[in-house]
Order: sequence, then C-alpha cells, then structure tokens
Amino acid sequence: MNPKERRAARHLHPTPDGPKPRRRTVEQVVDTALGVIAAEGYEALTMRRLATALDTGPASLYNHVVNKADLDELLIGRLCTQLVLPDPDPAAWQEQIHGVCAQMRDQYLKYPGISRAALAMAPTDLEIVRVGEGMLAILLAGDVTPQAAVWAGDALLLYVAAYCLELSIADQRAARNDPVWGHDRDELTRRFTALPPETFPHTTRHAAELTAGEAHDRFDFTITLMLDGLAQPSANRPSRRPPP
Amino acid sequence: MNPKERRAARHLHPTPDGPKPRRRTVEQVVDTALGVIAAEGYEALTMRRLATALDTGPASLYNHVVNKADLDELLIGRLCTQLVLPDPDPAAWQEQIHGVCAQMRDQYLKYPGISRAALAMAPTDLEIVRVGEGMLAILLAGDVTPQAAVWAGDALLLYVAAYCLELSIADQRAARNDPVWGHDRDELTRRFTALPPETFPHTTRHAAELTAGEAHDRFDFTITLMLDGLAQPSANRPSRRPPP
DNA sequence: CGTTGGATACGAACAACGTTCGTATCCAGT
DNA sequence: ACTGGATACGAACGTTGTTCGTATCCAACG
Repeated sequence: MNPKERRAARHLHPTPDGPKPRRRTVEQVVDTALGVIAAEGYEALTMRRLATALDTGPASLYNHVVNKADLDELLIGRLCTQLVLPDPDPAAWQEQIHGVCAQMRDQYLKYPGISRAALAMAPTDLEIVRVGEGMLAILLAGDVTPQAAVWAGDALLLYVAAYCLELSIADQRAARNDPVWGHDRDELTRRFTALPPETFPHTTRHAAELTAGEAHDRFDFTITLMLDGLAQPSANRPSRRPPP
Repeated sequence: MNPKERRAARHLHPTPDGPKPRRRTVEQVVDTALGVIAAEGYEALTMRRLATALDTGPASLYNHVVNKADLDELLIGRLCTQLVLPDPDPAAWQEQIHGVCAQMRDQYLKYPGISRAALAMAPTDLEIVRVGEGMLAILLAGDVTPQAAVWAGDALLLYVAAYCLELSIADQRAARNDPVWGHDRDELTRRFTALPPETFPHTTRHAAELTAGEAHDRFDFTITLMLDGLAQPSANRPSRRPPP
C-alpha cells in the first residue's frame, strides 16, 4: 500500500483497527522520530538524522511516509492521541478546558519545537479533529453558543501552540548561550531598564512585570482571560446562552 | 562597519538618525525583500532569490545582513515601523487595542507567511519593543494592572501572529489547489459532515459554524474575547484595578 | 594629482537538506 | 520451488544558507 493512500485514509475515516501490518513500520518511525525530538529538539529531526536513528538511509523513510510534512502530521497526530479528553461536566467546564490546554502544552513542551509543525498543519487530520471535538463538547456543555464555542476552541489551540513555540525557541537560545538575547531573567530585566526612558517610559518602569512569572503563570493567565471573556457574553454576538 | 555590529546596535539603543550611509544598503535590501514577499510569499524569499532581485550574487547580501535570521528581524522591524500607535485614550482603550492588533494583522497579511518569522523572533528588537510599549501604554491607561497589561499584550501579539500564519498557510494551499486539504468552504463543510457522527457528534452537527465567518470575524471574536476577559477582573489575581 | 588602506562586492565552492530513481531484496500465495 | 508485487536502499539531483579568497571601490592623505 502506498504511503499516499495511507495518508489520504487518515483524513477520511478512523483507522479500522485491523490486523497489524506485516512488518512493523510507520509507528516505529514516528516513535523514533519523537525520541529524536525529545532528545535533540525538532530542528534536529532531519530525514537523515531519523534514518540513521533507524540504521538505514534516508530513502527508506519514503516507504512509510510520503513527505516530511506527512511525518509532521503523524507526529502531531500521535501527540493528540496522548490527550485524555474528560467527559463534559457542565459545572466545571472552565477547569476542564484549562486542563485540556495544559495537557496539550505539556505534550508540546515535551518535544521542544514541535509546535512549529503544529502551527503549519491542516486542521483535518483526524486526531486533531478528535481533540477539537472534545473541546467543543466541553464548551457546549458549558452552555456556550456553538459559534463562540468553535471559535474559542480554535483560538485556544492556536494560542497554546504559539506559546509553546515561543517557549521552545527561548529555551533553545538559552541552551546555546547566544549572547545577543538575554537568556536569564536578570539579564533581560537589565536590558529593559537600560532602554532610554523618554521613548520607552512604561517598558522601563514595568521591566519587572515584563520578565515576571514563574513556570506557566503567563499561560494560565491567558487561558483564564479567554475563559472569562467567554463567561461574560458580549452584547452584539452573544457567546453564551442567556439563562432560561 | 560590520553587519554584526549593526545588529547588536539595533537591540541596545535607537538608531541616532545620523547621516545617510555612503552607499545605499540595508534599507534597500529589506525593501526589495519585502517586495519579493508581497509578490511571491515568504517561502519564496531565499537568499538567492533576493540576490537576483538585487542583480547580484548571494554572497553580497552578507555585507548588509549577518544572517537570514537577521534579515527576518529587519523585516519584522520594518513592519512594526509602519504601525501608528494612538495616544492612549482611557475611554476607548479597548477599541484602541483592537485597532493596533488589526493594523498588525494587516501588515502580516500584506506579506504572506512573514508571521512565521515573527513567531521565531527575539522580543528585544527595538521596533518590537516600541509596539509593545504602545500597547502597554493603552492598557495602563485603561486601568489594567501592570502585570495583567504586559501579559495581555504578549498574548494578543502572539495570537495575532499565529492567526496570520494559519491564514497565510491556508491561502497558500488554496493557491496550489492541493487536493487533500479542502480549500473552499463548501468542500470543508462537506468533509466535516462526512465524518462518522458516532465518534464526532458535535463536529458533524456544527460543521456550519466550524467553517463560518466572513473576513476576520474569527479574529475580531478572539480579540474581543481577551479584552472582555480583561475588563472582568478575576478574583484571585486582579487584572483590573478596582474603582476608587 | 597619485597612492594607499579599509570597507565593500562577488564568483566559487561547501555542507546539509528534502526528495527521486533504479535496482536489489524480501515474503506470501500458487 | 517459483513467481510477482510490495518493501528497502545506495546513489544521485536540485536547493538551501553560508564562507573564503580575491577583486573592486572610494575617501582621505602625502
């Protein structure tokens, strides 16, 4: 079977859980690919690097994967498989959404830089649709308007991917000790306070806040921001059903 | 003067508006680079393509630019220069923020795919700091807590870039008429409704909403979502000062 | 006005990337 | 045991970003 046929099938109907393929193949490839990413980052995942990790040449990979873009799709699909989507609880829909986003974030950060691939991905891969379906279910259970639910789900996933991409890039630069970008917080704060205060008054004054935030405080803030916005219906386009 | 020195200077102090350089150089390069992007997309901007657009070889570019990453930085910097940052009006801070984000979005979309470069950029380039300063000023004028203001500004810019990247990629795929990804709305809706309803009940039921939205309805929705969240202070970490 | 020295320009080449082609190898079914 | 279609892979192609050595320019000095 062609890898192209495999790929087209992944976008049309769920894999029917048939008998195992004759020789272990595609899942092995994405397994070792994820291993390479976890160890050396997404930028290190080249076809050649993956091939040598499998003790073979680059050409052999194209028997299992139609493209590098296809490989990326498989990787993100595998990531989405790991997410556990809770049964919607109308009383805790905001916490549930927050939890799903945090899971997604942890998966992204486990494989540094992979969110770059997620941002360039088609939204029709079935595993991605599955997590979209899960978030949609939770939001609808929270009595959010269908239109607002799908738009908010999209915005949340988009933000999670962008946040993780930014974080991965910063970490990667810190690892390289690139001198131009301040890599630790004190250095960054110093850089901001050293700016000319007449042209950047607020930036210099609030340099502390700019570099503040332990762990994922910034992440939690933004997710809560969006969920708060959802809970408070805008007048023009109601995003939340009025109580009966 | 080395291009490396030029680059380091751009991150430390504003350019002192000195006399014009002896031979027209860096600005010409970024000008033609932006022209190439506007005409053929960011993916088409290779060092060689840019060199031929300047009637020279690839090596010559490295007299003005230290890197391709450096070129990206200059391009985003130029984009940020085009933004007009309004004087903060406490009565209209939400509209002002919305306007700045819309300007940023239009700039990104004018040069398709360039938001990819923006997402991979250091936040210390001076022109980027300038727009951050502008947004910070507006948010602070809206009586938003400093911590919430800087975090919200970051989240907004991050979302704008991610939104434009997604949109540019979708347009580019539509231009190529790639058969796997449904490129017009009807085709996409058909794809969603064709999914098995037992595993994707909400996705199939709300396929219309998933593909709905003229122009930047989705964009406006998300920005408003965040601004609404800002206006409604969360109890634990107040994002907006209580009225005196 | 002629010369010189440091900055600028560029042809040629290198390493690394994704990808393709032709052929060799495997293995199930007759 | 044999055969045919699927799988594997060495070698190569076209592009990409980048560097090196040298040629060229141009302002300032003698």
